[in-house]
Amino acid sequence: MTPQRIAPQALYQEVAERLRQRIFAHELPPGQPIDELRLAAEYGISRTPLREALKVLAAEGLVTLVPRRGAFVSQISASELDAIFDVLAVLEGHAARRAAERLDEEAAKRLRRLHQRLEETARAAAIDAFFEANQAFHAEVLRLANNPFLSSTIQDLRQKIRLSRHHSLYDEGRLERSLQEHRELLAALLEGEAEAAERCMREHLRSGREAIAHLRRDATPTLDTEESS
Amino acid sequence: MTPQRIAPQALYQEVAERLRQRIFAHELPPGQPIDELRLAAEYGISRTPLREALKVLAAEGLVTLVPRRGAFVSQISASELDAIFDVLAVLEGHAARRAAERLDEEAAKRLRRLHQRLEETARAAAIDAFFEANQAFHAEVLRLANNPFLSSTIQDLRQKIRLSRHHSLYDEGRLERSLQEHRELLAALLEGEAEAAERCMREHLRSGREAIAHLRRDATPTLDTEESS
DNA sequence: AAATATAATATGTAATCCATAATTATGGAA
DNA sequence: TTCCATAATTATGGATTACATATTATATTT
Repeated sequence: MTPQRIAPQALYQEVAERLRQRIFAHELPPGQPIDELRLAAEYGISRTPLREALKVLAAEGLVTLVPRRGAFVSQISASELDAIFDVLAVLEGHAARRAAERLDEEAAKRLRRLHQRLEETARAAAIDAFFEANQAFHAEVLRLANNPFLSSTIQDLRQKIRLSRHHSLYDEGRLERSLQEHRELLAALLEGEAEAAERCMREHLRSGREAIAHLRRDATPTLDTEESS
Repeated sequence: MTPQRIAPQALYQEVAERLRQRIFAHELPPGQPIDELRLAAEYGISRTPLREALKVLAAEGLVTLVPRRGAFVSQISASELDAIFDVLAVLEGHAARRAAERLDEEAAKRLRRLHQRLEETARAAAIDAFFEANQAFHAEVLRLANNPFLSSTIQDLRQKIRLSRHHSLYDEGRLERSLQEHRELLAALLEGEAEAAERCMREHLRSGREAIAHLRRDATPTLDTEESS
């Protein structure tokens, strides 16, 4: 009956991963309603694990659960993006400050190596690799800040904009701009200039927000979920 | 069979509320393991709604879910408190800054009225009422900051320390100290001095953190969840 | 007495069932 | 013919039950 799945992870997690991929591939576009019965039938499972999966994705911000109306692929409005980036800039800025305060030799070495990856992937115009390297660098800054609650809060917010953020590096010139900002940030961190590091990080975030805005102007005229009422 | 519960809200929500009360009343003390079968039997329900309730409480930070080991009433260590307050100070400070920037006549009036409650309840030494009034004032600042993500992020973090925070106002002199800090904060807000408002709010949070620390020295010698390994 | 194996217990997961709200279709009246 | 009301259908939300698996406790053997 069930050929694969010998020592399976939880079914709902498997389903969540499949849906995640379909959402990121825009096979399920933002705003798309998700028909539980149809999907469950398609996957040959009952509704329970599917609903569990949807709850997980809702917690990640990928889908939105509307009571009695069902699940929809999340859609983020421009104003919501602004609001999230406003908070993220403050938090990541704070992380950079703390990181600069706590920097030691080991950490400096790690940051230099991670930054090196950025330089290399940027020179090769390897966008996906640059994206990865960028993630790693920011993760190291968070690690340095040494505050698990700061980290998890930032992670939660990042997750919400992940869908929007993913393609912004393909924007003309964004990669070079990001690299330059990283150079300045790295310099401030290595010098232990907490104030400057915070400022650089905030600016970096602001710049990232604008890259997305720029993208959207080209792509889609209006994206807002219904906010009128 | 089921006497009350005519048009009930979700059973798991009802259960979550009951557990919440028992936790806040310390009837279920921090660290206490939660026996699903026993509790389900006690409430006369199946495990499913109980487990749903536990998931909700886990998201709120009131209980901790350990895989394959079960649920425990959350216990927050001193260092975790520090970490949370560090983030909260940054976020609430930012909220105060934005609030000061966006202040108008209506808002000023509301803030004055809310602060008036603080003055009155403090004079009457009505600690619970002061606690309520304090919550309302901070909520208004958040409302003014006009960023739903900032609000919800702060709410999430507050929830985690709610258990610790609740009794700190009973500490000798804490109420007066808090009131004085609020006076300065209000002044900064009403003058639209964003910088000062942020500074006051951060200081207010730092002070709140210390009040808890002070309490703990009296009450419990060591509270840390196992962090050694 | 210690270690390993086995039994008992509790948790994690999923399928089925039932209740309720929302949507759609149908019929009647203006 | 069109609009509104009501009924029927459909989909979602919630909960009991059942089953698989990991952990813990106990007993037996070395």
